[in-house]
Amino acid sequence: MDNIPQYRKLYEILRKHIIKGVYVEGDLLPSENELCTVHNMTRPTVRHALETLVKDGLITKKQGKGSIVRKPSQNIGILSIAGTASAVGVRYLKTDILQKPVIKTWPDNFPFELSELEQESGCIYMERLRYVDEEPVFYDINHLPNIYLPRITQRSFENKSLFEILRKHYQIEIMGGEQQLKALKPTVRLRQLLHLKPGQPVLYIERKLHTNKPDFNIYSTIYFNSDKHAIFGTF
Amino acid sequence: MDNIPQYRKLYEILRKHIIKGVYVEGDLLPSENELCTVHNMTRPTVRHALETLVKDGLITKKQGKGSIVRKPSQNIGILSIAGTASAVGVRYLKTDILQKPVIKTWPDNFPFELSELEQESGCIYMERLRYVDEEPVFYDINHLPNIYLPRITQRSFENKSLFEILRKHYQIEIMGGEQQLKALKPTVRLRQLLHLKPGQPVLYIERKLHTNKPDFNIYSTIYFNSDKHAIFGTF
DNA sequence: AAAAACAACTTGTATTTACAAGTTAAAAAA
DNA sequence: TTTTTTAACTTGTAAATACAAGTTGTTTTT
Repeated sequence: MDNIPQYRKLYEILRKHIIKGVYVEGDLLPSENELCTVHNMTRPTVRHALETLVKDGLITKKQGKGSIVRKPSQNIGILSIAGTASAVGVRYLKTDILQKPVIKTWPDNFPFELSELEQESGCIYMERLRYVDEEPVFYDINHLPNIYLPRITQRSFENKSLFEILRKHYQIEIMGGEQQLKALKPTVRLRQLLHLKPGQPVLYIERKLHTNKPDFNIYSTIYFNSDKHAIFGTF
Repeated sequence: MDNIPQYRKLYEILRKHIIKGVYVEGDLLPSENELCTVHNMTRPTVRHALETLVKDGLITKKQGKGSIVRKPSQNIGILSIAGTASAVGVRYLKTDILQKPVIKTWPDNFPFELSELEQESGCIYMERLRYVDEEPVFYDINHLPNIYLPRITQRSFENKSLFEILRKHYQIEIMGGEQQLKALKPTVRLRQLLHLKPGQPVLYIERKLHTNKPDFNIYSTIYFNSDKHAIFGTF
């Protein structure tokens, strides 16, 4: 029917249930065999879905016991694959678009290597400022190759997740990525944007996100105010 | 024979080969079917091993192509599971023990919840300063529960990986973990220890590492000089 | 010579089956 | 009543098999 593998469907279902609170911290998910019968799949398939949830840090597994739902992170889990907005959980997250998507040439000294296709397609550039509980927390600069994305510069991004727009309108899924983290002394502009206190440093993240489309990677530079929040990750 | 699962053995073999340079960046690993015949396992087992290598960021896979060995990170991959020393790769890494392992009570305001067994066992405390290319880069504070570890306070840790000692002498394996990251303004002591330039912030990492022994977690607080290096991670 | 088709690889997904090992609660024995 | 044993769960590891789908180089056709 669909093109989406079965294990991925089950993953999406369970993920939604956990985030929406159908299960709460400490709850056991239905056993693997139950999930098999309910969703009409075999155990390896179910286990594949559960492994993905473990990788996301949404559950832990214990032999003999079951799959235990973890407490939603108090922090901001942008180390996980899901991307920024969806990983924050229930906390209120507002987004300001500082620079609407525009088509540019790739900057000189771009910190990542680009494929030929990416290089010759030019890039789409945008800047966002994201708030948690009305306080600015993320400032991010995004570069994406100008392929597969008709009319994206006309779209409204206000308070919408970039990743959700890519998925819904362009069938682009994030499959993984790599990143570097540093602590930096902020520039004057960053201090203003993120409402940084005097002397407060900024957490700098440089990410490359791989997608299901070959030669389509998302490059993000993130400046993070770690005064009240932290970056969280499991491994 | 052993207690170690087959997929883990293959993982260790391939991991060693990649780190030692048997394969270099861009090389293809033997195909899954080849690995099957060579190591006398079935494909699901081989694939399990390869998945673990992907999770570590040592290889990427491409359908129709094969398993591609990634370039050893120029940075310091302590986001990966392998622990600090083994993830740095070939770069020279020296370790100073600032505080030899001693038995203490758990500190008040310990940032993690402890199980009863951990709580009542007391903790082993140690501090290290680690150098890359003769420059101090990590300062880390470690707390481990005082179980399974006979005579550990008598051991020499100079230039040895804590994780290797735990594995070789106590059969303790790191199975995963969680962590938080922040950018902090360093204290005077940190500035001295890490040779921080004026105004240079420090990357702060708080980690809980799960092991194969129940109720045995390693708690580390790391201060990282991100002036010349960065923390690297895949997901 | 260039383009299209094909064959021989590769990894991705999925089923079925089996047993090992850890957990828990009920049943049996002391 | 307390302790021990057992049975019925749970997840972990592993084999054998099948087909789908992406990649690559060769062969065939145009």
